[in-house]
Order: sequence, then C-alpha cells, then structure tokens
Amino acid sequence: MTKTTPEQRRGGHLPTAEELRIWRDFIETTEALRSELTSRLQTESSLSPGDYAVLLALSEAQDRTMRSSELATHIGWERSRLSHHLGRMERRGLIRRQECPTVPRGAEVLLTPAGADAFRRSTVPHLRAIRELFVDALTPDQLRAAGAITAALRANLGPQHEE
Amino acid sequence: MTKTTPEQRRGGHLPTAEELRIWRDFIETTEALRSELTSRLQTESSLSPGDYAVLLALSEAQDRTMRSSELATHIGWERSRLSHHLGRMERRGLIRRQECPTVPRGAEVLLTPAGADAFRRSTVPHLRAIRELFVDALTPDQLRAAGAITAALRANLGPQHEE
DNA sequence: CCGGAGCGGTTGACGTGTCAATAATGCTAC
DNA sequence: GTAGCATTATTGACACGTCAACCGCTCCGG
Repeated sequence: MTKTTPEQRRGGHLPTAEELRIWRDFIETTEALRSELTSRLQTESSLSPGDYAVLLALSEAQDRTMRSSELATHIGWERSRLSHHLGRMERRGLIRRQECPTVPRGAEVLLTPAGADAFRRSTVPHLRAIRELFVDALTPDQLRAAGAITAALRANLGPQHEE
Repeated sequence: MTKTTPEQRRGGHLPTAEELRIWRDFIETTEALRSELTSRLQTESSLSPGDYAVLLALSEAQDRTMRSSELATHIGWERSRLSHHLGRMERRGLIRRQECPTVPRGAEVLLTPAGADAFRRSTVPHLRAIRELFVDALTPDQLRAAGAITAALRANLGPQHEE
C-alpha cells in the first residue's frame, strides 16, 4: 500500500476521509483509555492521575521530599498547576509543605505517611490496569509498532515536547 | 522478538519496565498531540475542541438545529456536560437555545450565523493541522498500524466505549 | 544605598469536566 | 384522578488546567 493517494497526497493538503476516520478513532480511543484508567484509579485508591504522579515522584525522592520547582520540572508541570494541585493534596493530608531553609523563597514538599500509604496501595492495581487495558490488548508486534508511532509523532511535534 | 518475557508474561502480572516505558511515552505523546492541536485551534479560531464538536454536529444537522439530547448522543457527551458547554457557547453568541414545540421538556439548539462563520473559518486550518501533526508524521504502514492498534484497544475496552 | 531585573511560588479568574440533586413534563397503573 | 416513574434538561458543588498578575526575596549596576 505505497500508492494509496486517493487525491494525490503530496501537496500539503487536507486529510482524506479514511485518514480522518483513523484520526478520530485514534483520538477518541486514547481518550476513552485514559478515562477508564482514571476512573479505576479513582475508585480503587481515591487518587487522580495528578495525585499519582506527585506521589510517585515524592516516593522516589531522597527523604520523600522535593523542592517544589524541582518537582514541577520532574513531572513536567507548570509551577502554577503544581501549586494548585499541592494545595488540594495538602487539604487531604497526602503531602505537607514547609519553608526551605537553604533556598530563599523556596518551598519543600514532603510526603506524609498517609500519602505514602495511599500511593503504596494504589500502585499494584494501577499497574495491573495498565497491563490489562494496554499491554495485553496488543500483540507484541503491535506494542512495538505503538512505540514506533509514538516516536514518530513526538519527533514531528517539535523539540518542546521531547520530554 | 516473540520470546521477550523477562518475567514470564503469562499469568496476568505486572508490566515490565520496557512495557511501562512504551505506555508512558504513548500516553504522554497523545496528550501532547491533543494539546498542540487544541492550542492551534484556539489561536486560529478562538474555539475549543468542544466548541468544534458542537459546531460540526450542528453544521451538518437539518436546519442547523438539533435537539439537545440528540446532540449529546451524537457527539458522545453527558447531557450535563453539554448543558454547561451550551451555556458558555450561548454567552458567546455561537448558538441559541429555544423550547422545542413537539417534545415535552425538550430544547432545540440552533447554530447562529456567527457560529456558522466561526466554524467555517476554523475547518481548513484544523484539518491541515491534523494532517501535519498526525497523518504526515506517519508512514502509510504506520498509519494502518495505528488503525489496527486503535481497534484492538477499543475492543479490549468493552462495549460501552464502542462508539 | 537604591532601583530594577529575575527567580520561586502563590493567587484569582475563568473554561472545562463529573457527579449528584433538582425541576418540569408526560405516561402508566391503580 | 392521582401516585409513582421515566425522560429531558438544568443547576450547584467541586476537581482540574491555563493564563496573567502578584509577592517576597536576592542580587547586580549605578
């Protein structure tokens, strides 16, 4: 199928109906996948994907503590987004914030025992869900193809989305 | 690579490090893709993806009018979500709502000229962006593979996500 | 010394999404 | 008829994200 070109695909023009169908299915399915995973995480652990990302980073950090902006870069969030999210997580007792002694105006985020517990309880079911809904849904070939497609899309997306 | 199985993959267990890496790249890249497309649509047309979906459905509807719950099923939204969104779109003059004469308690949503205009102006750039960021980033083989992967994921996701 | 640039973090406003509760209306069963 | 009951839409409360403005602090140049 190296000569599909229903309307001469060279020329920077519009997607064909078939290409558009693939696109729509693709974007809708990834959305459904994310939403199913989110919902399982929520009902099993009362955690959102955002909570999970923060707790994962803190769990792996030295002293279960990280500077706020360090954390932000690590998980790829804007500082403002993180600040809002930490506020909500602090209200629920998952993390605490305290002034950083060494850095002027710096804030340290630290995992509470409750936060560590919640994270520990959530990991295995979450990983199992990833396996069930993604890994096991695909053949080994498809899984490798997914990796290649991902890489191609990301390369095409520009350097700002690299990491 | 038909015998990877670093920890005997049969048995419904956890994803391997490699599988997890593919998963993370996959989900992050689709997210980056969606966000880039959203941002282009926004700057070019001052429309959100939600606006686009609603306007598209109404443009194709008889009399540019649709019953609210019909519209909701058509684009796959909960009625509540649609109601909120229509409120915002109505404030911006993109659509209007009026009581439906035939159906009890029913509401008709209709496209305003301003809404039709905004949609018309947005379509070509949006489709071009889809082509540039998705279709043209992949080889024909990869595009077909993406379709197959999508289908496999969706099938595995259960009937409630079929459409 | 002081005035402004820059960094780190927070805040507010607002769009967006979900969930549960609430109308408003017709239908059905007694 | 009238007491439920389903259907249709809306509403309110809240979580989440982005953007722009702000605040406190250091540091550097005059």
